[in-house]
Amino acid sequence: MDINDVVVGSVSEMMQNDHRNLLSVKNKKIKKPRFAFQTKSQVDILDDGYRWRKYGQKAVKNNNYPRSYYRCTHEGCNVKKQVQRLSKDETVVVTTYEGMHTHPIQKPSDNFEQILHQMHIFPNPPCHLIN
DNA sequence: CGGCTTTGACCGGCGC
DNA sequence: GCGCCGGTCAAAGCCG
Repeated sequence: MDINDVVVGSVSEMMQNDHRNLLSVKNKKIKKPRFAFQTKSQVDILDDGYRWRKYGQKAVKNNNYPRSYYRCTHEGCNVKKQVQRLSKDETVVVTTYEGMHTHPIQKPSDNFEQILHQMHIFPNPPCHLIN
């Protein structure tokens, strides 16, 4: 993994597409936990320690690059993520996580968790980012 | 040989 | 009601 820099970017663009996430719990603002961040990396295969299986890829409007849809392959773990590239800056990859992992990381040899701690990103996503 | 990627089809929601 | 659009399915093929 060749991550030069990891930044918490503006996620407003990603958060507009939230309709299916509301789960329509009347008057409640409960949503599926969802968190997006940007990574400056040449490769879009960001291995964060979990095992992902790709289940789809679609083109993004106003963007020349496709978006990839992944699912956690752990049994009973329904965590999804999608990876998208910015058309402006092809070195920036936006990763959006949906749901939380309820199992330990399967893969050894990763320092990504350390990066997450540096960013103050924990399994419990900040609520103000998913509004 | 098994797990995963690929890729077009399919599906449901929404706007016109 | 129809067609577009975004997201998901699944069969086939790839690669270790």
